[in-house]
Amino acid sequence: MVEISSDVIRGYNDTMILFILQNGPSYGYEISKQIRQRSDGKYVIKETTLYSAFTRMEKNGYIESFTAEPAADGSGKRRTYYRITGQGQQYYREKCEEWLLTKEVVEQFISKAGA
Amino acid sequence: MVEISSDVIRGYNDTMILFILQNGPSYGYEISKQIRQRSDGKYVIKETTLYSAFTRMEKNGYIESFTAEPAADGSGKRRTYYRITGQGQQYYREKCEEWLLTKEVVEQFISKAGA
DNA sequence: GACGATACAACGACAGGCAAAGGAGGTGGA
DNA sequence: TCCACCTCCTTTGCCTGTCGTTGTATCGTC
Repeated sequence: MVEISSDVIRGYNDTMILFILQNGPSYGYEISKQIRQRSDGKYVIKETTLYSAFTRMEKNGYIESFTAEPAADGSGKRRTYYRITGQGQQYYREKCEEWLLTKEVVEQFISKAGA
Repeated sequence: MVEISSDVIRGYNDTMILFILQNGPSYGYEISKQIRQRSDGKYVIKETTLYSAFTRMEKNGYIESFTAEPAADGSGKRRTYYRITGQGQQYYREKCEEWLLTKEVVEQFISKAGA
């Protein structure tokens, strides 16, 4: 079973989180589920990684947090939501460009399976 | 100017080095030049990164080193050459598989420029 | 003999990922 | 009612790969 190494993903966790946040504010647990689903179960972000990414990105101004109380009907729990900022959008775009370049470079050194 | 971040490449420097070594033994300076050329100048590996990768990979059994004295005609200098091992081949193959998987995952979170 | 290119190495700092652990509220079933 | 399990978040401290800095030495050539 091939697993995704943390080294590869390193630096792209932030990008994935920002991607999710482009569909509107969300919170830790939900984001983690979305990453799992969107990657077809191939990648499950660790909780500590996720929350330390929040801290880092908020400090860098890429995201903003706000607290949402439980709904009036009592459903749900108190949560910390995150919203992407303009800087976050910018950063995301840069990471996308960077990814394209990186991919190009790395693939010069990869031989396809079966070759 | 988009630059390749060390975070992205992290863990794939080894792979690139092993790729080069598949064409036969080589040494630091030469490998570094080949990486630069093959990536079309887009990626230049840092010397310290390169040599610490050698140490690590030799310890892990992925490469073997040997010293070559200057040629009899006096051309060239004393160098430490590296040769890929069977384990190194195996490791390289695994990294290639891993790369394909990782690429698939990351691209689920990347929006193409211009979109 | 000065200068740039070649060739290697030790050291320490840094950042991101993660294991381990803890804790509290919510939900559903036996 | 009680228990298990899910939701939701946080702290601490370690590990690993990268890289800035610095140092050393040889080679070619002008």
